[in-house]
Amino acid sequence: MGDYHHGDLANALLQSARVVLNEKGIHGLSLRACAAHAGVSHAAPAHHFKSLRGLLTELAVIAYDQFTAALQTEHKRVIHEPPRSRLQKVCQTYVDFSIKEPRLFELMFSSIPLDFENPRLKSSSSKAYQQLIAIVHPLFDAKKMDEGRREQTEILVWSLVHGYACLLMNERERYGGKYSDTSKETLPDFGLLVELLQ
Amino acid sequence: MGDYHHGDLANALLQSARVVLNEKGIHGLSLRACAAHAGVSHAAPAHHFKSLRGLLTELAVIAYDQFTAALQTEHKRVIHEPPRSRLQKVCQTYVDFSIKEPRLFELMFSSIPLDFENPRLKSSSSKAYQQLIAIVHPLFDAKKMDEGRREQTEILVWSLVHGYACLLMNERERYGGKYSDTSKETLPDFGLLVELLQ
DNA sequence: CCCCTTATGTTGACAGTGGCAAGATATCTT
DNA sequence: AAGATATCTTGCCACTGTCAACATAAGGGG
Repeated sequence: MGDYHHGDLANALLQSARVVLNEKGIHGLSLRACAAHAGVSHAAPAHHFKSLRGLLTELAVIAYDQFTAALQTEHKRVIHEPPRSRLQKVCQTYVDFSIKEPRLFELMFSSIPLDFENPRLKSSSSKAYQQLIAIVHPLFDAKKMDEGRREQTEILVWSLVHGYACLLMNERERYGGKYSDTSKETLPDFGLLVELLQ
Repeated sequence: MGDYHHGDLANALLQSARVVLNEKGIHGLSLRACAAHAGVSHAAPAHHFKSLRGLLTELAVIAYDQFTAALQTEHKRVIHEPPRSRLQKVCQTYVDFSIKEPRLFELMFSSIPLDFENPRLKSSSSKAYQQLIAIVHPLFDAKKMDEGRREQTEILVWSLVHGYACLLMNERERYGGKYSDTSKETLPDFGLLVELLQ
């Protein structure tokens, strides 16, 4: 069995990790399971990732990049629509990602301890945020707002879509098996909030 | 050593669990650590909770009850203010709870597998939601909305405050040690969203 | 070409975990 | 008083992450 020198075990382990993640969930993902799936011994990952935390961190980098790419693609697709419509659709993409890749979404935003000192993770995660507020920015054009209020407003929009995605996923994880309420997969129009609050 | 028949080991274990939870975090909480903290053997909890999942579930019940009580108390305190002001303040209480009891908040809304078939957990968690939409309800009075749009709007409000609490906690967990941005502890006025979207 | 260094993978061990079974002890019931 | 039951302990198993020691392969300089 002396299959030494796999060639690109680091990436193979990350791919295996994605498979195991989708099969067993985050709390079922183990370093040894990834190693077994990749066909190597249980201690092999240690040479490519400092620890389980290290592997999860690198997997989170992939998740953030894929997430950012999804937002960016949709942004380009609707670039010629009015700003308000763009915002709604990109936010819908945010929610869609949490539905299509629930495990990756969990990995990014759950309380599982990752290495947030890792420069790659710092970069990838901040890009996702920048991508989102890039959609909000054009909506400020006609408004008179100082920088502080703009930032607060950006965070509110982010909170809105992120909270919706989180609550939807909680509901899916908890009662998902019984009934799938596909009507909730589309983010309600933000105009409802304006109607309520003004 | 024969300290058989503790008397109320179930509650003692739940109290120990709260201590361990606040010390070690959710992912550091172990059944054996709770048992040790309560001064009993490692297998004692099994007679009161079916498993670790069972103990966490009961702890989540406590968390939801305390959470609901906090919302309710604030609701009563501001009962004579205008509906919009009430909403903002109760939502602030929502965020405050996530700051004061971050571990309990995590326990309620994280992806850690709980037993959501448990009738106590079902009851306690639904009460928390009912408490929140009770604040939103008066705002509908002057609006003409069908039931479907009302429910969607409730969910949007919930998403907004929940998302803000989650993002704030993520930031605290990740970069919390370095700088504590206390300005973000107050939920921005929802009017900012109206200003942006209308 | 050979040898030495380095990178990569394996094996074995250790402490920690949840969970189960069997035994010990205290309380309850009759 | 005595058997039944609830409660707690001890011991064990499989599994986990992590470390150390060893084995193998690749690369580099004489």
